[in-house]
Amino acid sequence: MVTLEDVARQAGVSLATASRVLNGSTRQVGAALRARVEQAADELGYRANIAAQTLARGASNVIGIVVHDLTDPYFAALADGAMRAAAIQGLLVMVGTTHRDPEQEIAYVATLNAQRVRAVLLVGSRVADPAVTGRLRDELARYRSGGGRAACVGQDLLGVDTVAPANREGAAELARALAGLGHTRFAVLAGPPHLVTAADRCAGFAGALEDLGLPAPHVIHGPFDRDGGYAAAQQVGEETTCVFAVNDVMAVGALAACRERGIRVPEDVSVAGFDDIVTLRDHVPALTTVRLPLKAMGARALELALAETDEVAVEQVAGEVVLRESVRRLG
Amino acid sequence: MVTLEDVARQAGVSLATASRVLNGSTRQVGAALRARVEQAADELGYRANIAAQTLARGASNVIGIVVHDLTDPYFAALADGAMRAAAIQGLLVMVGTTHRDPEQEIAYVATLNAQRVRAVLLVGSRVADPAVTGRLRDELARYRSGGGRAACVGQDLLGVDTVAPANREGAAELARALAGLGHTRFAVLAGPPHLVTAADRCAGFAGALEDLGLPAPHVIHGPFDRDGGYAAAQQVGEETTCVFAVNDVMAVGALAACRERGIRVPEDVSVAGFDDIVTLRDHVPALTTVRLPLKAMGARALELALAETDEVAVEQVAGEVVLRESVRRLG
DNA sequence: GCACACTTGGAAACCGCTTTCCGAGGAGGT
DNA sequence: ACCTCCTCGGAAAGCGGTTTCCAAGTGTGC
Repeated sequence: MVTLEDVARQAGVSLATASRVLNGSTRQVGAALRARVEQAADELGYRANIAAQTLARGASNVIGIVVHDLTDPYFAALADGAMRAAAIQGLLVMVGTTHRDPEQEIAYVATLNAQRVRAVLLVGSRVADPAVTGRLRDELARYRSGGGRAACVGQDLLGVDTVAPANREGAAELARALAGLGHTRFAVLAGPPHLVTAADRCAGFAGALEDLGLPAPHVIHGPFDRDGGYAAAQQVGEETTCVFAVNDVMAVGALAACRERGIRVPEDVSVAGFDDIVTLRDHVPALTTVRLPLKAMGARALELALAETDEVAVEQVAGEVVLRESVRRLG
Repeated sequence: MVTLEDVARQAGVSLATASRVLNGSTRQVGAALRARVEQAADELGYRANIAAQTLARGASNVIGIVVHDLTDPYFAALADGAMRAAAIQGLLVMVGTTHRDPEQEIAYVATLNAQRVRAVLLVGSRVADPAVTGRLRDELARYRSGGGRAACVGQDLLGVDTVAPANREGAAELARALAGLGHTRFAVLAGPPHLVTAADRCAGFAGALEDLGLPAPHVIHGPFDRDGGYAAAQQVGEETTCVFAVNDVMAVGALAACRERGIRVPEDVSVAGFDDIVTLRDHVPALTTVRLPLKAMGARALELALAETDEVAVEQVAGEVVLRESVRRLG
């Protein structure tokens, strides 16, 4: 491995000069020496050792992103948004996937802390377990006390900058829109009770129905993914005219279940999701949902994390109800 | 930031002992001292500085994965496979996205080299430009000469371990299957001519048709993504009975174009893709395609990269034709 | 032509950790 | 009881850079 010292020797200059030429220093180096150093570096194929730089500078140019599952397009979009924003700033990205294990999430924060990454982004729903959340907060506090910056996409439960999708409001808005189409008998494919995102959406939906004086929806719990939606859809009763799956991926599973059982959507039952996943735009029938600007949210989270403010910022992001083929007006 | 020295002082031991206790050393440390060190580390909230460890050890526990686009489920699946395999080995993952810019790919290899990552995975099609490929090879060679390991998912053009999908053969197999259904007038939504994956699939398909004595397909070039498929589909002529899009995402775009123009699939035209993207399994109509075990390929690439052999391994991965609703038997 | 500030190159300390090399103490063999 | 071998703790030399501090060289104002 070629080191800076090799380059300096080859160029006949000191280590300091070589360092100043090759890695942006505030100090100037004369044109002649500069050229010699650059040529030597090029000839030798020098690549700076970032570990050494990080150690010497006391700061790295890496950020960490922790998501639940990269193959879930929801997280892919969020991560992509954040990664593009990072690339613009010349930051490298370390990605960790937890596969929905909160312990993994805590472990990742510790690891990224050890890496002394510049910022950590925690992307995804919090869980309702105060003990787990507390430990995560502790780990984050430790990281931040060492100068680390952090932000979260999800619920404001960690005491860090947060981009918070308006899950309750979005779901409530959706409920009102669906009720406006004449639906009164609802089922909610609610995901796991301990997932705050899922619970908020479910509660927002149910709350709006109550405000409208409509009967409470039939709430069916299950996993937060496609198969969870598929399974939960099996339990939807005959009388239901409209099903709300708390995310698009579950809604797709529900649609598949309907198709297999010969239930037509939207003729026999209306189905709506949440998120407006871009890769689902060609789904048949087109899915009614609540649009969230995922890429922008990811990018915004990175901005917040990197911002030099010391007060904690929490930004609500509104969802927009998008009515498409998968729902119909009743009667 | 609390350092190992702080811990050692607090525990009343030397730096060496503290290091041996906290970071897996081969050497034993007595139970009494070990306990003191662990307690001190815990009290102080010590987190090792990985940059320093990497520098001292001369090896990091990070790997780099370079993909074109994380929001493309093809890459998400490959990356996820590799990341799971990495997690099992206790490796962290740095992900870079090139957005299909080969220069970015080269730049990432340089950066990951600077990071002294343990291995680099290059995921995605090569381009047909020998100059670009040459520069990438050079950069990889430099990295490897410094002890770095590398592997590629795609074509064997880089002189590193490669997991190579059998694009030609898979496409040929698909062509034979479609011809077996009675189709004779084909169009190929071929993607960009310079993308080797796209070109191979197109060539394999056309070659098989020729072998069967069938007329050459109508080849339509365009971008390698959903919108590319959508646009290319507009140029498919009336006489075509079967369209092969060189990847699933393009096929989905083509299906969307058909739907909008009132062309029924498969009644009016059959459509097939390539890859068998899992998240498309609920698409209507279900897509005929060539299945590639993407997650396994990603995991395998990591294994190859990490393997201690010095000979270059190239593994072909066969695709499996899966006939689904989007094609029909003719006549 | 001289004092002065300013620029530029180099020596060396330091970033936080690993690991080699020593030395001391204890166990085991005879 | 003596010698050897082994175990375990500590001092110190790196790992590859950055940056501070000096010193020498350069140009300017009078």
